[in-house]
Amino acid sequence: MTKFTKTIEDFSIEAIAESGQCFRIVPSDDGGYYVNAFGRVLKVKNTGEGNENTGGHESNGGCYEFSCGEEEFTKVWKDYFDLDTDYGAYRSLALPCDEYLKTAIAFGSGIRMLRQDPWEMLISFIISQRKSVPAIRTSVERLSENFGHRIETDFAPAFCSFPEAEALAKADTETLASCGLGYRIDYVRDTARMVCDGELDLAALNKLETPALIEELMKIKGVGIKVASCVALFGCHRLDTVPVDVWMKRVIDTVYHGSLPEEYRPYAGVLQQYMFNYARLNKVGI
DNA sequence: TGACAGGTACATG
DNA sequence: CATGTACCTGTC
Repeated sequence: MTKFTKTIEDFSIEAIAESGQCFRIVPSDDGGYYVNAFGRVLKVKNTGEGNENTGGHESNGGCYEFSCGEEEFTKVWKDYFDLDTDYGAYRSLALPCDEYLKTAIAFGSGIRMLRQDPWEMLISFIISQRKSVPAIRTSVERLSENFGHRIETDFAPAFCSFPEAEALAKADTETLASCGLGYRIDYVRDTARMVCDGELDLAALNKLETPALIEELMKIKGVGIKVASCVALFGCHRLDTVPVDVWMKRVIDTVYHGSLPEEYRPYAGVLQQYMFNYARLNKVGI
C-alpha cells in the first residue's frame, strides 16, 4: 500500500464521517476510515502522533496516514477535504454572546465542509427524505452495488463506486425497489434521465449564483428546499446555504428565536454544520 | 412492535 | 400563500 503522511490542523475524519454531510465514509476494522468518492477509495488513519486528541469528537487535528501517494493526495483529496481553508477563521466568526455556537464548534472541532460530487449529492439527498442516516447509507450502498462498478485496492475490501447517470436512467423498477428507494424510485430515475438527455446540466448550474442554483434544483421532481440546499452546500460548496431540517428548525426556533444572526450569512452553511452536528448527536438545542 | 425517519408533491382554505 | 396529508420501508 502506498502511503502519504501529513499533519493537518482542524481535521477529524471521525467528526467528518459522523457530521451528516456524507454517507460513504465508513470505519475500518483498525480505527481508521475508508472514504469512497470520485470512483476511488482512500483509507485515512490517525497515527496518534502530534495531535491534540482529547478523544472522540473533540479531536482537533493531528497526524494522518493516507493510502495514496502525494500526487493523488494533492490532486484529489486535498481539495475534497477542503484543506486549503483555515477553519480557525470560521470558528472566529462566532459572536461572543453566542454560547450555543461556541459550544457546538468546540464539540465538532475537526469538521470540514467536504467538496463532494454534485451528482452524487443530488441523488443521495433525494433518497434521504423521510429516511434515517443508517437507512440512507444502506440505500446508497445497494444502489452502488447494483449500478456502480467495483473498486479494487490492495488495502481495503472491495467497494463500489456511486452509479453514473446512464446506469440509473435505464435501471429497472424492481432493482431500484430492492435498494429501498420506495416512492423515490421515479424521482431518482427521472433525474438520471434528465442528466442523460442533457436537460439537466449540473456543471452549468454550478456556475449560477446560489439563489438561482437552488431555484433550478427545485424544478426537479422530488427536490424541495431542503434537498436543493444540501446539494448547494455539500455538492457545490455554497457556504452561504443553510439546509433546514427538523434539527436545524428546532435550533433556529429555540436558540436563535426564528433566524440566525445576519453576521453569519456568508458562511452560515459552515456554522450550521457545527450547530446541526451538536444538536443531532447530543439531542440538545431542542 | 409500531413509531419514526435530516421531506416533498399535491390538495385545500 | 399557509396549512394538512399521504407516502415506501429500514431501523430501533
